[in-house]
Amino acid sequence: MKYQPSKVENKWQKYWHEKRIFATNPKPKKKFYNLVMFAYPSGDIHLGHCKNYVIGDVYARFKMRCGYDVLHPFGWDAFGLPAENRAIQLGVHPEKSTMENIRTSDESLKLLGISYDWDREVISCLPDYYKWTQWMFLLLYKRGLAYKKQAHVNWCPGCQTVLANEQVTEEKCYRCNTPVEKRKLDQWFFKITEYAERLLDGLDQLDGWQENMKIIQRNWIGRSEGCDIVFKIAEKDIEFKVFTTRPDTIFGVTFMSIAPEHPMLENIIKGSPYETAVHQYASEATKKTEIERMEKEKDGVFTGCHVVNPINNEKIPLFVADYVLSEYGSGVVMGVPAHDERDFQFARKYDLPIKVVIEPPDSKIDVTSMTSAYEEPGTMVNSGKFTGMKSESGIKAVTTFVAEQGWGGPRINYRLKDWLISRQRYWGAPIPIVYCEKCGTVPVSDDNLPVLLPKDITDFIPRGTSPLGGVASFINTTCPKCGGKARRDPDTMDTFVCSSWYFLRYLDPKNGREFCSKKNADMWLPIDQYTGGTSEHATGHLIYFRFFTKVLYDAGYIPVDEPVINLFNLGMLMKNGEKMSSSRGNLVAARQFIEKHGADVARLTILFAAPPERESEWTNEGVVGSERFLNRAYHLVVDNKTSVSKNKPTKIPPDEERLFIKINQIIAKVTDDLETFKFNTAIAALWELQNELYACNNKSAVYGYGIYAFIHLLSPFAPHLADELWSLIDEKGSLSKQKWIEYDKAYLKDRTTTIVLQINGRVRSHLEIEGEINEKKVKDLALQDARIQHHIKNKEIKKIIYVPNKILNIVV
RNA sequence: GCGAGGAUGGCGGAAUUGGCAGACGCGCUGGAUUUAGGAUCCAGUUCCAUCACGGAAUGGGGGUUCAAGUCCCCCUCCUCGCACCA
Repeated sequence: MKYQPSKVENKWQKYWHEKRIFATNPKPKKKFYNLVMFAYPSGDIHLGHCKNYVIGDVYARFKMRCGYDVLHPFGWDAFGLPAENRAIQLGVHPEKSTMENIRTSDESLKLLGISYDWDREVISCLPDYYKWTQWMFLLLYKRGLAYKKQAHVNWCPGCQTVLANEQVTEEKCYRCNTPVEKRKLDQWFFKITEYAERLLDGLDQLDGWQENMKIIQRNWIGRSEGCDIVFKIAEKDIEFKVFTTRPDTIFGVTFMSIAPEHPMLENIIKGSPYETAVHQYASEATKKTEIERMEKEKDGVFTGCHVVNPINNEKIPLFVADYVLSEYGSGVVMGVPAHDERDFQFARKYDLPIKVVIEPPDSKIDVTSMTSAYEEPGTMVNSGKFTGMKSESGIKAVTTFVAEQGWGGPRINYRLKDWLISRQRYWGAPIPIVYCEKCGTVPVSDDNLPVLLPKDITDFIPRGTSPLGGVASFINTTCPKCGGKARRDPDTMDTFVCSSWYFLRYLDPKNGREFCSKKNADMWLPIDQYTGGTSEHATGHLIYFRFFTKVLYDAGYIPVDEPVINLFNLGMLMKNGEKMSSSRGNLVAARQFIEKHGADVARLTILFAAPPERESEWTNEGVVGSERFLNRAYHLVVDNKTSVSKNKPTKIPPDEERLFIKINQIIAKVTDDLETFKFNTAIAALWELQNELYACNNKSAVYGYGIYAFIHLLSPFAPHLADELWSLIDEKGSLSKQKWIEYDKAYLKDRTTTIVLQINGRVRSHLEIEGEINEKKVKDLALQDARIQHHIKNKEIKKIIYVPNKILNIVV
């Protein structure tokens, strides 16, 4: 008879729930915070989602079995574009669809048999939760880390909202792929740049993070060392700073370029005959997308003004040019055509002088014939008193000189931008700010939180300004300071704000007075293991929540300034070569699959397909194998129940030593693989044990112990069947509460060793050795070997290399 | 353009410090069982080779070494991240 999972799985899920097997110990002796990334509720869950949950679950269950008090919670990232777009698509209120989706998904997740402590479930769109999201906003505001400014920001015409820099990939919206535009808007920002250096330095301590992840974050933060230099406009009383990483090229500056969006541009061109031309150029540039600006030829327009280079008092023309980014450095660049490719192209186009001031080590640059800029370091020439210095020391010398003269000085610049958190959308946590005619911008006081998101709204379709702006009962309020008439901020917060602190709410999910008590934070932090997807989070969530952690640490609320010790990055689950997703129509619904094949089959198939960090393909062939494995596992136990021995055999007969060693090796292998997330090879080892036991004719105590060990080892991967088998051998309760099985160190090494006999590095024969043996004896035995003799016949032995207990290589 | 990762049988994938390449699974072949199909069990399965002796093989080319999937140099292709960053 074939194993029927549905009844068994049902039974055990009910048992786990009733006996509260996965309830968190509120007073952990040996805590382990095992976290998987919480999820967007978008319809029911599919197997792609399950990969995260299953992998997190295997690890949680293993840690439980190793004697840890594991905190393994789950929740929903329920606000934001994914949930709202879904609701709009279905034509229902976001709250309705979101809560329904959560209910459905929770049920499906429970069918998967994940060891979550459901009592701690967190849903970010509920007032109990977003009250604290708003509190976080106010904390940042009080600490000077939240501010409003007018800026050119990313605007998604599809989602009808602004987006953070982190939510734009290749100039497209991360949710709907629409090309983003730039708009000048008044928006709230979090000053993450103030933490740029600490976010960067902190990475060095994160030994439990993959190097690749740290590199991505380092690049994103984009630290560069350079020098600020102040330049004056010759015709007007205006000066501005320019950031450069190459102060050694300062004598080669032949023009200057300012970004079309630069706030000072207006003053510079006012009254100049070039005003109209500059205006026209600037407005055209602003209309272009960044891609268009990047791909077109470098061009610009003369502003009519000149700039004085302080180093040599040369007057050089100032252009407006759209290859200059207003958001980076100071929005103005010095044009050094000989040593910067963009400046070179620009200078050639407008016939501007090209001055060589850096010479390559062993050649000379000829200005008239050069076809591209020389950007490498070299030796400074035509550079006044700096002539002859190498670039590296020249950079330092010029910087020092500039500082001494009071023209500027060293400066570290970051590519990271402040985090734009306003969203012109309905489905989010309202920004707890009030605008009063008299008092200006006033924060809502902590005890007036939450600022509730109005529910009785029918028109939540995004139209470019927040739908909340039209809800009179929400928008009109009184000033917390003077009591006069005031208006609320109509925008809601980016959903990444909600997800920047959710891991703290799990620690104390029902606390009405604090987001989390200090006691619980001290007890559980940091997260010991964090598991989730990589690509979409490396430069988003995983930087944001490090930022929040540092802010909360500085404010004294939590004991750590890095949230996560070990980060595990999963590869995506694919189907037919594509990411499993509803938009691609290639998803396998978790519920349907489990109802047909069982949760353990789903779990095993996901785990065995590939190493967890690698992208893996969901295939029917994989399902077949898992089903076969579980069925064989079931029969192995059921058919041999009476042979099972629950204690480690004390006396191992010589002819069973090999099997006993194999059992111990496999326990060691599975234990090791579990610790290092090599779940695919752990399952391979289980197959091996199963095959070994099937091949066994003598149903001895060693054999019986092998079955007992097999049940133990199976439990993190296929917990339902494992618990069933556990009860079938007359054990009580769930295996989850049992201590992990240990191996016998005295039985890890094979009693016989195989020594490979090679001639010129090619395998020719083998030598089976029992016990210790010395080199001479191996050589003697090898030379007696018939096959070896055949190969060395008529040949001269030049050398014999012996690697103890491994290999003997004869060179002829 | 810059940065990171990858390429191993028909397929998914294994291979501490360089030390028997292909664990485990799928598929396939043969056998047993079965009314048949399916399921199950047993055996075989990198390729070439008169299935003997043997030879070739880890994207391609070179190198180091007694010995290279693993180390070094060059090249090709794929995936991902960043991308006018001054």
